[in-house]
Formats: sequence, structure tokens, C-alpha cells
Amino acid sequence: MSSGKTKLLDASRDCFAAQGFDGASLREIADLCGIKKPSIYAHFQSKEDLFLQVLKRSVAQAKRGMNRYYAANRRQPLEGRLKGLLVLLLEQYRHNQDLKFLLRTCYFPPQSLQAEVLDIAYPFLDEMEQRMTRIFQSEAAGVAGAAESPDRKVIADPVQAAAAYMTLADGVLVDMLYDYPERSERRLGLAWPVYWRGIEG
Amino acid sequence: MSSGKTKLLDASRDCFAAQGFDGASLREIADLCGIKKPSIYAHFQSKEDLFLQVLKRSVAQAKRGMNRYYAANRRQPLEGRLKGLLVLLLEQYRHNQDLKFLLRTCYFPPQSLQAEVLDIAYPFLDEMEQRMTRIFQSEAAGVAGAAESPDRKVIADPVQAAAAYMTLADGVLVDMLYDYPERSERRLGLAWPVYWRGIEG
DNA sequence: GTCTATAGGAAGATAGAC
DNA sequence: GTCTATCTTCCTATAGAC
Repeated sequence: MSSGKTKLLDASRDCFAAQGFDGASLREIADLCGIKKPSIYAHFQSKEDLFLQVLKRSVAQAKRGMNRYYAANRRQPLEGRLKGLLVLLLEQYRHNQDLKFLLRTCYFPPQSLQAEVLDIAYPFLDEMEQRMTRIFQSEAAGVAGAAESPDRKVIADPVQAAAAYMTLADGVLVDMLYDYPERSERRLGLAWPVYWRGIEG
Repeated sequence: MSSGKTKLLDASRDCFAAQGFDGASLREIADLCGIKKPSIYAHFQSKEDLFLQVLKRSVAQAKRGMNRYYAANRRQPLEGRLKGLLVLLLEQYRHNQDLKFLLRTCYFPPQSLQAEVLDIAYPFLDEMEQRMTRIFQSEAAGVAGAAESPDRKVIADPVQAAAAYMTLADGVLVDMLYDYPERSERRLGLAWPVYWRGIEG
């Protein structure tokens, strides 16, 4: 059983994802929760406050999902690990609105909350890119303690590979916004081999 | 001297680009043009009508710009031609709001105009990808009438190369939304070599 | 084509009873 | 914590004079 506050966060996330900060109304959010509009103010100070709490929760959830994925796939071959993350994002996009909310908010933050949003989004994205860079670096150096693999992928430039990965991820993510899953899958299927060949040194 | 209607379209594009359809107000648009709000209705039937006319103009302008670029660079080597298009987009993004308006509108169309927007955006994007495919195909076949070049790029798969190019373009474009040009230039500079190596057969 | 005046409604937010 | 009632402000849009 979800508490009233959680229910409100879920409904708000869906509305903000579909209609944006300005387009979403507290009236509709309240309706989705089966309560009246003023009751929202028992949980949140304002629409901005509600939005920021949704954002913080979505970012935290994204971080957890990322950490879980890394932990579970640490020993997998690099290609499956990296492509799998994009496939996972594609799958998650169908089941919940968190990703759509995050993309919309990062790309087009509400004007009144621009500074707060960028303070949250920038560090997250930079951290991800640095994490990618380290993954490519350790792959280039060889995993400590692991036997040298003769067919191990040779990465030309970890920084380049990481930046290109983030670009590829963005390119696949925005395609998902059209809500036409086959289209995004096709795009990933075609763009991935190009990326994978391209980072080889 | 721009007519009143053109001035209105310009101001509307800027407001819609910065604040979205819902966030933009006719009041602010009128202020930017130095007229009163009701005067807008002498030129446009409604806010929706105004938005769609802005959209049509921006799409038409984007098409013209694309055609002009293709015509002017037809004889250039493929790499410069393709990368130059992305560099051009980066430059144009700094000087006007058309691109930002288009991206925002395609990625997150106003709910009430979703169908109309997709009818305009989808064909344009598909046409662009097909155009790219043909470019790669003719490069693979060799330009008719031109001498065989021994160091001509060998494209592994034109369809793949085109899809990956569109993905790369999206990835670079969305990065521009952060309004931090050095960041986008860095991203393009790093991702391009990966792409260019990757499409080679 | 531009204005003033205003209609009509929806938005975010508050007060206060229960 | 949820409600009803209400406030204030802003919105899109229209009417009608000039």
C-alpha cells in the first residue's frame, strides 16, 4: 500500500512527464489521487516544491538503478555490459514515466527552476561520463587479477569512447520520446555496431 | 523592415522555444512586439494557430537551409560534408532560436497539437535519413562521371551509416540545449572520429 | 490593424471547519 | 490530513470604438 505522499509523487511525475511543469495542473494530479486540490498542500509547500521532490526522487532512483546494473554486470564482457545498459533504458521507458520525466526536465527545465535543475542534472551526467571513462581505462589496462585475454577489445581512447557513448545514449534516448519502441530499437540496433567498431584503436 | 506579422512570428518562436507552448503567454509576446495582446488576433485566430504557423515557418526554413547546404557542398569530400552539417547546426544554434524551438516542439509537442506536430516532424526526419542513406549509397557506388578515387571511403552499410548519423546528430543537438557551446563542441569533436571510423567497412 | 474594456474560466494558493 | 469555500492573479479570447 502506497502512502498518500508516494501516490502524489507518482501522479505528479506522470503529469509533469506528459505535459511539462507549466502544462500540468494540480487539479489533475489531485484527481488522479482521488483527493481534492487543496489537500496537496498538506504534503507540499507549492507546485515548485512538489516538482523538485519528484525530481530528487527520480534522480535518486536512476542512480540506484545504475549502481545495481553495474554491480550485477561487472563480470560481463564489455560490449554486452555497455549495450545492455541502453537496452535496459529502452525497456524501462515502456514501464514507467521516470525516464521521460527526467529527460524532459533536463532538456527543458521550467524557467523558474532552471538553476536548481541544472545543479542536480549536471553532476549526474558528468559523473556518468567519468564512470564510463574509468570503465574504458580499466578495460584498456586489463582488469586487475584477471588473465590477459588475447581477443580483448582494444580501446583507442577512453575519453573519446566515453563521450561518444554518452552521445549515443542521448541519441537513442531522445528517439524514445516519439513513443514508438520499434523505431528506437531499430536505431540502437543500427547505431551500436558503428559505435562499437569506432572505439576500437 | 519586418512586417508586424513577421515580428510576431519571431517573438512567438523565441517565447515558445524558451518556455514551451504552455509556459509562453500572449501577453509577453505582445510586449516584445510593442503591441497590445488583443492585436495578435488581427493576425492569428488563436494561440494554437500562432504556434502552428511558427512551426511551419521553422520547418520550411530548416528545409531551405538543408538544401542550401547540400547544394553548396555537393563536391566536397564526404567527411567534411557530413561533419560540416553538424558544425553548421552548432553555429546556427547560437544565432537564432529556430533550432531550439524545433527540438522542443518535436521532442515534447503540446498535448493539444501532438497529431499536427508529428505529421510535420516525422516526414521531415524520415526524409533526412533517406537522404543520408542515398548519400552513402552513391558514395559506395562511386559518383557517376567522377574518376575512381583510390582512397575513397568504403562504407560498410549505407542504411546503418545513415541511422547512426541521425543518432549522432540527435546526441549532439540535445547537448546544445544546455546552452554551453564549448560542451557541445567538445562532444562533437570526440564523438565524430568514433562515428567516422565506425562506418568504414 | 490597433486600441480599451471585459467576459469567462482556470490556475496556484490560503483560511478555517472537521 | 482532508474537506469546502474563497482569494487573487493570470490566462485566452471577444466586442466594439477609432
